[in-house]
Amino acid sequence: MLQESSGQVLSDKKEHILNAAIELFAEKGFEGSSIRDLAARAEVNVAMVNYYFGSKEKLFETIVEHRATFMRGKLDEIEADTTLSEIGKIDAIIENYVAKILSQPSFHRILYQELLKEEREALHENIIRIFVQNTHTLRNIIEKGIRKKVFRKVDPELTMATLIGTINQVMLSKSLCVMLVESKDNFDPYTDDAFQKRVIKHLKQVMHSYLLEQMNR
Amino acid sequence: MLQESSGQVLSDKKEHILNAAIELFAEKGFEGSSIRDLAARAEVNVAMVNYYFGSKEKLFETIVEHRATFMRGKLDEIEADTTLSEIGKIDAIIENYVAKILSQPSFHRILYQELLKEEREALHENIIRIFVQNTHTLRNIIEKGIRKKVFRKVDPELTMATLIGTINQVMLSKSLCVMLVESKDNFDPYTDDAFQKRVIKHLKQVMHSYLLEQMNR
Amino acid sequence: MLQESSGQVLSDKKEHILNAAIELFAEKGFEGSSIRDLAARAEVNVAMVNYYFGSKEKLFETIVEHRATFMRGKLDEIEADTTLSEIGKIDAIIENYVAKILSQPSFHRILYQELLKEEREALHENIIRIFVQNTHTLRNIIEKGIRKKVFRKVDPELTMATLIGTINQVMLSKSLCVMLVESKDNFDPYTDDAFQKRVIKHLKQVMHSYLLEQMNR
Amino acid sequence: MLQESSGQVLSDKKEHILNAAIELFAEKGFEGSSIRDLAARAEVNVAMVNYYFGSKEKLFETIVEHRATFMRGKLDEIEADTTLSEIGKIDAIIENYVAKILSQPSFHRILYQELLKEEREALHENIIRIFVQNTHTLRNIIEKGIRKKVFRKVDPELTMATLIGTINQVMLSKSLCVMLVESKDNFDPYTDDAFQKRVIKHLKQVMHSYLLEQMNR
DNA sequence: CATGAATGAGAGTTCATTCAT
DNA sequence: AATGAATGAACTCTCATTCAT
Repeated sequence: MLQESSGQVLSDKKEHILNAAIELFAEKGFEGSSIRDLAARAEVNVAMVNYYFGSKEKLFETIVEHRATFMRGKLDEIEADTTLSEIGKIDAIIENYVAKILSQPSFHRILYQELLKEEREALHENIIRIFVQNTHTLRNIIEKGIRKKVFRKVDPELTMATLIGTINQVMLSKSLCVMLVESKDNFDPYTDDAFQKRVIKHLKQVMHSYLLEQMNR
Repeated sequence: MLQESSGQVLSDKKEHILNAAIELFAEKGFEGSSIRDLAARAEVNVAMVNYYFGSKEKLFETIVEHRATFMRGKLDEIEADTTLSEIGKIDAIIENYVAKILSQPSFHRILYQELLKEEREALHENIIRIFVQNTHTLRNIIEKGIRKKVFRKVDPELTMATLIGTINQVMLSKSLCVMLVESKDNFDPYTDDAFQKRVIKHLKQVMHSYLLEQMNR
Repeated sequence: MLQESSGQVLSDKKEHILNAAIELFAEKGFEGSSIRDLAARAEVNVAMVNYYFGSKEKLFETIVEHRATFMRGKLDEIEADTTLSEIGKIDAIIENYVAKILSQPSFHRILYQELLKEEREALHENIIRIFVQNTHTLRNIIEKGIRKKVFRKVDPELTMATLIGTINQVMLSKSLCVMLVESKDNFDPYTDDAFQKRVIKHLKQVMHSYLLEQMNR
Repeated sequence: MLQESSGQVLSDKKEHILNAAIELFAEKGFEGSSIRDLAARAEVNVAMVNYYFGSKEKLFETIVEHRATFMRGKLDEIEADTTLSEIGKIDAIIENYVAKILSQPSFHRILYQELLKEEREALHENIIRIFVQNTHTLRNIIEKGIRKKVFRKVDPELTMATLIGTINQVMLSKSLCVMLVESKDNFDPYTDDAFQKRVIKHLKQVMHSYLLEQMNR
């Protein structure tokens, strides 16, 4: 889940290369993708990547930085929204997370491939920082719910892990997803509205039943 | 082949290279690891990998085939165990899954890196097949619980996603995990007993509250 | 063309690029210098070099042609000067050579780098032609001195080699020169008047003692 | 002037590449020579250079280190030789220097191309250090001669410059050399015995007339 | 059985140059 | 007249793999 880095506008060609790179890296991984592959896919000269981004590595950083203000603004907004109850905030987060991640499956896949490795420390830590911040926001909400006695005394960090982890599991592999939900072959779950609603519904049910005291249900 | 290979015994040296490769691939990814890196780490000759495994790619397949029994036998056993209630089976699955995955963090990481890509189709599908089979087993248990009216009418596939996804999220990055649970720097959550129990407890709570009708709690 | 070009006036911008190029080529060599380096140093557009000079190679030729008048006129003038004795002409040549070369250390360095290679045949031969002509002039002077019996029967070509070679040796490397004359670090021998006089004095002494019969001293 | 780095024996193939590289670098300069050129000339695979030397730069360093113990041992030996007079030591140095340099014209050319640039600081300083040491030895000899009043009060550093500079001037360009001594085209001065003797004779005469007090001649 | 030497292919990157504006 | 964008060619270097021993 990301926010577009507001304001900054990239040239059409740069943006075009960036999008091609996101797709390619998602499919083959960063090391598995060659600049020549990328140039061919984006239909540009091999020298363009270095011309625009300086290096393959910097292209990668640009991708992450350009897209990865991971939910930050939205999360803060939800947390600060006084019209929402605690469980309402959880619901809002679920809706936003699911929508955001499903809308950028390739970028999401890149991010998680990176997280699974232990290379490129600087980038790695940048991504982690975003996760940690998001987790803290969620924890605040949950702890407030606990103090208000509308939530049970749950494990905030692992609750976050359950929430994101469920979505990630669905995003792992399109073909896995397709097989699991037993739909027809050319079905694309990530762009399917019904599937998105199904995931949201499931997550809300899980969270409601887990978080809420009996009386509140 | 993915489900069964525990019978085959590899020579010590092969096993040694295999273990070094698992670590290396987990850290740097398959394409990010060079055979020279691997040879250096395993302290063997660079020609050994091709000598023993034929190629780098085949080494990778060997890793998956050799280790990816992945719960299969245990799951069937749990499903067939008539002394366990449905929720008892879910608990058993959680305990086994968590223990299994936490005991092989590197191998687990390799598997998920591979799933996130869309390369090496044959291998990809092998891994998916295991996941699908496991999901089917879990679905059987859940659907039986639903028929028996001890479980609510939940979404079996996404319930599986929640279960595995929660663990995966914890496994994503050791440093992320360390930061989330706010432990000291040299703490290794994957080998820590208390942490394993914490994950198991959380998952059980989530599953209990989600699956069980009110009366059953 | 190597002997004469002082009449031609280059535009300010061309001259500016030329000067930057001389410095850069002296520091890094022709192949070691990139047009982007040059453009950055001269603070002009990368396309300017090709725009003004046609190519990097032609820029190099322009440098040589534009600066390599190299003593020609002065040498002829000295040779023709009837007011000077033979040894007086040698002295005049030494004074002019030393002053000329020390005033253009970068250009000088470029010229010798080029001479040391066996590439760019045309340019190479142009440079050689100048040297040969200069040597012939010197030989004329020396042979006249020998005929007049004021000079010993010396080797004219190698005498020229000694004269120019001594100066070159000093010009080889500024840091070498600084270390040899054991001066302080920020001392620039090439612009130092005392150093120039020291070189001139040494060369005159060497030439006097070598050329002159005992009686003439 | 160099001494073979005694003791260390390189493999035939390494030595073969090294020799090809010396020739090539001498002709085209370091940056002007490509690894493909070198591989073609040495008739080896392009990967061999990196296999044996690590990199093109390290190959260059190896060349210098392997050959460039610039006269050191011989100079010390000559300085310490009590059977030689001061002027006898100068003569011995001239003979050795000329022979040594003329025997390795390509390597010599590489060394001076490097000195003329201001790049590769470490290597540059290494070469300079050798020059400085040699100069110091020569200075010791000259100063001893001055103290003994067999030499005039000359400028030791510049005397060294004259000695080496004369040889260098001859080594600058084979074609220049050929034209200067007006020999036929296919004449190779560097391997010609008569030419070597001519250079030695000239240098001895120059040094004798410059260094020696009148009475000593 | 095991390995150091060797290699062709392809990697990322830089280059001098061109061209539309 | 002057330039930023773009490019094909060539660069150094690393790769997985092979092979003679």
